[in-house]
Amino acid sequence: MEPIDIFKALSNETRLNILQWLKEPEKHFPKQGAHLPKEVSYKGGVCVGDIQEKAKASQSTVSHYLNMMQKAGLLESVRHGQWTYYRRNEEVIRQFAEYFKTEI
Amino acid sequence: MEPIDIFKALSNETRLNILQWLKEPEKHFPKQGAHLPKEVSYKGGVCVGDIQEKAKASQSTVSHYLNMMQKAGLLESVRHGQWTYYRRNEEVIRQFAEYFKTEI
DNA sequence: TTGACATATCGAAAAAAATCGATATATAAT
DNA sequence: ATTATATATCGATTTTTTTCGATATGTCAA
Repeated sequence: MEPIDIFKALSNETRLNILQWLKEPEKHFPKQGAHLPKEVSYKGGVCVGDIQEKAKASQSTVSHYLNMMQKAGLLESVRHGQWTYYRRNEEVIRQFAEYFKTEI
Repeated sequence: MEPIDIFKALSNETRLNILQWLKEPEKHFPKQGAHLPKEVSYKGGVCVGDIQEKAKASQSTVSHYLNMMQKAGLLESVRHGQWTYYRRNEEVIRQFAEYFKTEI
């Protein structure tokens, strides 16, 4: 866990939004999951296209964002067919919150 | 409290270090306070020159850093004669930790 | 195997941040 | 008043980040 990478990842409004949206995917991506059975969809995260639509940035930008957040440890991804589902890595997020509280 | 500004301020190693140093000023700035009575020195924070020396960056850069961190709410400053003492704003830091834990 | 779609990667341009030396401002000491 | 010291601000350059369109890769369906 590299705190600096996490701070960097979250010092952008869109990326911060994405992380918050993924906290309650059913709420923020209601029409998602046309493609796959439900048990995969939400547990497995939200696909790039749905996130892109909500983020209102280009496909490449959003893909880049998600990759950056994953490298920072905030997200993890599962590939299912042609879709990549991103979801929060709650363990890292919890760790970081703890780090901030105790070390910062 | 603007979370994004706080994330930005801390997405730099030197600035993150400064915030941590100021958590235990006596430990990290042992020879400080040649100029002023002790009751002012530590309670009031650490002066820019001492921080600069430890940060190993130019005077203008460090001044800029401190200003940025203050605008983000992480630090507060007290002027005493020709010196400006910076110290942590524990209230904002605590608030931010709480924000992260509950909202992120 | 071809065509359609989802996502990732590449390369470049634009925007923002980092960083410094020089200078200004404020205070203190002589 | 002059000089010295601490910090802030300015202006410019370099570096990093943002952001996109174009293209590549991988997968599915016909």
